Amino acid sequence: MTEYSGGGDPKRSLELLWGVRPRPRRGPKPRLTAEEIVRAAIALADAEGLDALSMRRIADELGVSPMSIYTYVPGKAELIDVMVDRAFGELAPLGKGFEEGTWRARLERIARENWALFHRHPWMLQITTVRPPMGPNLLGKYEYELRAVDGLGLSDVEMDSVVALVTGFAESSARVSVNAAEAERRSGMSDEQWWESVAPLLDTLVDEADYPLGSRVGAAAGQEYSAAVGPGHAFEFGLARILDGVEALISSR
Amino acid sequence: MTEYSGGGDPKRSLELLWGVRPRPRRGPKPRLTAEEIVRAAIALADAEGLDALSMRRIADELGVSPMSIYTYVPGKAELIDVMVDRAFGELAPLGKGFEEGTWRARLERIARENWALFHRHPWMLQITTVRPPMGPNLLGKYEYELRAVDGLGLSDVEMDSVVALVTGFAESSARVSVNAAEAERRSGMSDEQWWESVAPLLDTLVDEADYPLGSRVGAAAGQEYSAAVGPGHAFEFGLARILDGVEALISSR
DNA sequence: CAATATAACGTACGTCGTACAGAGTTTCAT
DNA sequence: ATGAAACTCTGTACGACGTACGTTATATTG
Repeated sequence: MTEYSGGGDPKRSLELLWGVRPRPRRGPKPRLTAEEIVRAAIALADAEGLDALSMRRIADELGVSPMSIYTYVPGKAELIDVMVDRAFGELAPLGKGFEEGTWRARLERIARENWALFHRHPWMLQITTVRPPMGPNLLGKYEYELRAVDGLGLSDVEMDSVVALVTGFAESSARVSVNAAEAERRSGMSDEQWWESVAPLLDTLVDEADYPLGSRVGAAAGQEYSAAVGPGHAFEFGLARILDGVEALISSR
Repeated sequence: MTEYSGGGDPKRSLELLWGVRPRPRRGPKPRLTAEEIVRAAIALADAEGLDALSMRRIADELGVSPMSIYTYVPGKAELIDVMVDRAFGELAPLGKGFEEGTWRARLERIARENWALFHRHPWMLQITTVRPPMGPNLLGKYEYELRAVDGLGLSDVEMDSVVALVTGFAESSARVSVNAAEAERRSGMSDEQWWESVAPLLDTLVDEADYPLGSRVGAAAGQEYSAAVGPGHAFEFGLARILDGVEALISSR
């Protein structure tokens, strides 16, 4: 399942994100709040994944009927918008400022914080944020990250590009790592076990001589990755390369 | 919807991938072949996305009943494995070799070919390939891409890491680009129109002074991206940075 | 011609988001 | 005090999904 943030009614989403719903003056006391629903939804998605996140499950969790949820939230799309903003909010509060350290240390920290966030909330990787939910937390995160590259002689567009490159890389390598863990959970097999179950059959189908480089390099890489380093290696390697590339850009200014 | 390659029975998948099913000697003439089903499925996914890819729709397209598909293919998971391998096959045949050009030109070409592939088959971005379908085409693609970094003094593990970095980057920036186009299709609004619909309401909720950098840089970036460059800019910018970083690695050898 | 293997199909189950209608509860205006 | 209005909550219903299962029709083999 891939969801789209910004998939719902933009007006309703923004009202929800900024909490501007006028307090109802009549009718029965509400049993819930939108915030409770968001918390329950995030907890459920953390624990069981986005596929398990259904309006019925959320309602179950909160002890109400499925349709009651729609009293507080226009629909699933708008709910997801708020979930995304709240979850990204775990990043911005850290950023009181960057008084010390080099730009490189700051960008590295941002990359690691984003990487860790996606591991805490793997469901976020299944949500496309090309039309990001414009909530307080997402705006705060962007502001925080831009401060890491302010005053280095980069143009505004370059500042945005560098931040997008680093956070985008953190996201995409977290995706690999999270998907590996999820594949392990689903299949009940570690990567090693999976490979051992595939290799014998593959051997009968393929002549290694047809793929000389792939056989050699694949074996070496498999050895390395199964040695507990795993997907974290790709993150470290890529981050070092990218920051070297950014360094080349900055010193050309 | 996110699908997992390798989600089905590995043995059945491998048999399908390498086409080793023994020809049936009795019974009615098959009306279809597995290959026809894969072709129809890819065409459907290209045209309408992975969400529209259902066994019922494929059957409709081929003029048979839904359950007939299961005569040729064990299930949807195994079918997707074969779709992925076939689609990646569009890359490898190009690679007769890399007689000329620098390593940088070769890696750049690989990145552009991958980027273009994901635009031809956007549904591939919704399929996780941590347990890749070990078909002839995927093996061929890996072999081809490794040749681009062979003989540069890199270790086997480094060769794998560089190829993974470049192709992973192509995938993740293609994802942004494809998702942007998809969001446009779904909402019937261009990014510009969407922003114009959100901005006025957002202005009433947010004080720009709280986000000085974000406001300034966001405006500059928005200007730049709406100027027809769009998500292609992020790809070009990131690729240049990454190749600069790889250059630093290679010249340190 | 019978036995056997294969193809194709119809039905059924439990899942999803949510439209809609109705019943119960609280507050406000009079 | 009373009726209207506003609001909360619930039950039912629809058409989509993958596919297990059992049945019928068809082709090949002995």
